[in-house]
Amino acid sequence: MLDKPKRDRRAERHEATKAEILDAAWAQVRAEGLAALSLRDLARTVGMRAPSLYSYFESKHAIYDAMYAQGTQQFVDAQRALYPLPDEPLDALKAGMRFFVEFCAADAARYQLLFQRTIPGFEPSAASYRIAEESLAEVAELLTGFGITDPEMLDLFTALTTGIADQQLSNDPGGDRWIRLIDDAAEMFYEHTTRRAERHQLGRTTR
Amino acid sequence: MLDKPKRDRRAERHEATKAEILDAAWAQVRAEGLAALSLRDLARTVGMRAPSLYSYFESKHAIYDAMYAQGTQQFVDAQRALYPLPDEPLDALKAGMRFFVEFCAADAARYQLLFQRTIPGFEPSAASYRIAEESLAEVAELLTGFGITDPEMLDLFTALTTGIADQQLSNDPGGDRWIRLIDDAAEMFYEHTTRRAERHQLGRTTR
DNA sequence: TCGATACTCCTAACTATGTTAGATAAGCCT
DNA sequence: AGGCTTATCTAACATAGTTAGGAGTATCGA
Repeated sequence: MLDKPKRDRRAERHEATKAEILDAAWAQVRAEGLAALSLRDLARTVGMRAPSLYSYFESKHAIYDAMYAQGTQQFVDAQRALYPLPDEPLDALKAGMRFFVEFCAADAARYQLLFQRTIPGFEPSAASYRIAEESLAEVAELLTGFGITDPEMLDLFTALTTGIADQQLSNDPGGDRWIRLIDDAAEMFYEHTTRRAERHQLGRTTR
Repeated sequence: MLDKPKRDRRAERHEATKAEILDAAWAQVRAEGLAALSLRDLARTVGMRAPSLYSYFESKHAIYDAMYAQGTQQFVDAQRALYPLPDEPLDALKAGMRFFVEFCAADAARYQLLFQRTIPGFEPSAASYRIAEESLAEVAELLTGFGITDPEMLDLFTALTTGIADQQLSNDPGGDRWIRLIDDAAEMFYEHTTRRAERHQLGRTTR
């Protein structure tokens, strides 16, 4: 069996070190808070000095951006793993909300990075951001599949879902005070949208 | 007419300077972002050097804390100005939600300081925090007045309301894409809770 | 195998940050 | 006038992200 060219070897090693740095960054961020990421500390935990990190990432923000990309990828993967969804629209809605809230609650630092734009100068790169947008589009399609086509209802759904996640993380981290409300919230939303759709249907036929 | 004792004069002047510093801090924070508050810049805009600020606030966090206290006070005052509320529970709900969301949307930096705990080491002092808690208790009383007594429904209401505010600020700052949904959201919540209360009532009487 | 090249990591240093220590000058009180 | 308080300053410290430039090591072409 032939060995790979050494160029590739080096490239692989480079990528491996990048991954190691990112793992250490996640650990630090989970322990100390998202904004408390220190390049010197980070470098030390992977056996380097701070300037050496610049061989792998061109700035601290680039590290955040790579973490953002990882986070959205995890989100997309977990989202895909949801399928096939229950046939019953209401059950599918519940599953979707529960997935989102539990994904957020599982890692507060990740939630802050992905969904609260809280790092002073940081904005995700266009490439990273596109993944996130596609993911939201998938949610929209999901709702459309249930006959919920009004874009305002999509906005209301995202508000309700992120609101639950937000309150859960802010006011009961590690607990389930708002997670318990998910089924009820889904029912509330579902009944509302179906009623609303019926009303609009009637309004249209009688006009 | 007698002049005030000079001691008081000095104390007044001290408070006036504190207020001036806080005003400048708000301006800077609104322009550059909450986390971008720089003591040197702040000092310069009030005609001082950075260390002089320490005669007025014992740390940067103390400045944030004073701003937090001001923010919650503004919230409480604005909340009081809502009364008397409409008699119709649904209308009152709408007014309450609209008030909260518009208060948040009016000042993104203030929203971040009060409702998203985003500054690395900052937690509001006990004194400041108590005001905020009392304010939430007032919302709870409001709902109780409408016959919404279930604490879970209060949690659901806060999730829905903060969710709308959060989405509005994150995804359409300066616009009204989620603000437009407030009435609809209030109706959804109101119908849901009243239905739920009826169901529970029935459950109890038939048992 | 040798010299050139590329790569990785280092130390030193720059700028900016929040913060502390200590000095200076102005105003107040006795 | 002399002592006390207050407000403000400069100088300096620790820590942050970042840049410059060098040392050592592996890789590659001849």
